[in-house]
Amino acid sequence: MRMNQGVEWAVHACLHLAWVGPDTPVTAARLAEFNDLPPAYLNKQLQALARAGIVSSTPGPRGGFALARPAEHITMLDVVEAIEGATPAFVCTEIRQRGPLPASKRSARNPCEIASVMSRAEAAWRHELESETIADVADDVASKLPGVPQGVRRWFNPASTAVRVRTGRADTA
Amino acid sequence: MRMNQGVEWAVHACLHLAWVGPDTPVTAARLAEFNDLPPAYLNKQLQALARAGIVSSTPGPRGGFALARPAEHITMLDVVEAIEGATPAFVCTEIRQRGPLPASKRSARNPCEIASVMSRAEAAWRHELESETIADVADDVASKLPGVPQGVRRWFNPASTAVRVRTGRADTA
DNA sequence: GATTTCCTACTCGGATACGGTGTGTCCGAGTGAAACTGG
DNA sequence: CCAGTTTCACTCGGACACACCGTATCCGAGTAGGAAATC
Repeated sequence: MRMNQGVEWAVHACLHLAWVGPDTPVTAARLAEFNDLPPAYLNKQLQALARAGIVSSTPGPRGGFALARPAEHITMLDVVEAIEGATPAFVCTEIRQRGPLPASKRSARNPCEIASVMSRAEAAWRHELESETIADVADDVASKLPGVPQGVRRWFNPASTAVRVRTGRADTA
Repeated sequence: MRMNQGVEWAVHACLHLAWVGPDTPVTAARLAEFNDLPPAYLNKQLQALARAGIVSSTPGPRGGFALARPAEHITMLDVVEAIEGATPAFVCTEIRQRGPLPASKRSARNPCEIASVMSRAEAAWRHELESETIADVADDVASKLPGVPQGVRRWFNPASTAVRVRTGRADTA
């Protein structure tokens, strides 16, 4: 019942990509460097995000990853399911239908009560994750630590920093 | 992010023990037979329940397991945590404090927003499991399939069935 | 016949193997940009 | 100077090992009950 390490990395990566913006792809290696993570393994997680349609990947030089849609439309649940898979944590194997006193076919039409409880609990969990988007998290961070978004943007895009920031064109927006 | 198989078995076992009653211990082998499960492995799960104080174990002949307290005071969360452990699924490794642009010490005083969201989701999950007791589940089953509790009781305690039921003393209560 | 002792069978409990999944790494296919060449 | 071509470095993508935890099993410690021996 432990969540994959990759989920944490993936969410952080999404946050960074949200701040960098959709127009400048960021390589997996650079994302990994920012958090001191194994590059190849983070790349694996990013591939999962790409398969899920959360990020878009562009190969070749000047390639990398970028958010495939606005951060407001990416929920935490989307990211978690992209990495973990959508299979529920509790799987009912219907052991009540086995053994010397099995539940009758008619009884088995009703869902197993235990599975129902577990399903309700997971639904509550999913609901909570679904109600929070990457944009929400990004805003929360920005409100508490206003310097972070610009700092991240600058680090990931030094060229644009040199140009845009000195000309005061975009970053202050 | 998959829950242990043993959780399902443990909950079923608790249900059976609740129906059998606290006075007649049931062996792990017999509980396993009822659902066609590997006896030794179910025994392991029951040991975990015993360590958590959910069931009481008595060794020796005529020994076995029984609920240590009324089913109304055993929540689903108790059983899940007894098997799975109480460590949360998501563990924040604070990668934001690593890398070339680490979060400052002052920033780190605020909890990581990602961890907060995950924590809220797990709290909702736990709350849902905490609000449902073994007695609740047992009642739900009994209301939909009234014959089940007595059937289970009889199968696990044929001696008392021969005596008590024929004399009509306890089982109809 | 009652009591004490011993023994045996039975139960849980923890220590011990095995397999699957998460973790981590590597190299190849594809691509875009830059450099070079010829007009 | 400009257009076309070639080369090349760079990126993702999937295939390949390693390790840890869940799964499954076994045997030993402890106990209660009964049988046997004794008074």
